[in-house]
Amino acid sequence: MAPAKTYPRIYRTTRRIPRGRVATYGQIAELSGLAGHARQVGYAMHALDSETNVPWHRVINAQGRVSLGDLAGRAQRALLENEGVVFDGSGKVDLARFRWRPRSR
DNA sequence: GCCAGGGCGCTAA
DNA sequence: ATTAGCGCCCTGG
Repeated sequence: MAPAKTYPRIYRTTRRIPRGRVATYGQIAELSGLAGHARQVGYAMHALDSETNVPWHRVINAQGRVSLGDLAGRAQRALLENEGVVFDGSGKVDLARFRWRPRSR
């Protein structure tokens, strides 16, 4: 069957995330018209290559935590901190403050 | 903080 | 065709 058109939508939505802001997988899914299928978003991120223009590091899970392991996790964290996003002692982001809010501004 | 279970779409074997 | 696994999310103990 024809390939899914899911990834392009996800990438498009992800690119809209402003610098210094983060979004959750579920949020991206919803904005991409894939409400409830957050898993696809995570999978799409993994499918990206190094030349991508998609800010995958701005996408984190619903707990405000980076879903990756140690290595990639701290790399992502470093990228976000470089943009002004703050992590607490547990390596979590305060979503109430840094979560991207589209259309509500 | 941890683990278990169900649900959704896609990929690899 | 089927199975299993995933950068998930939610609920519950």
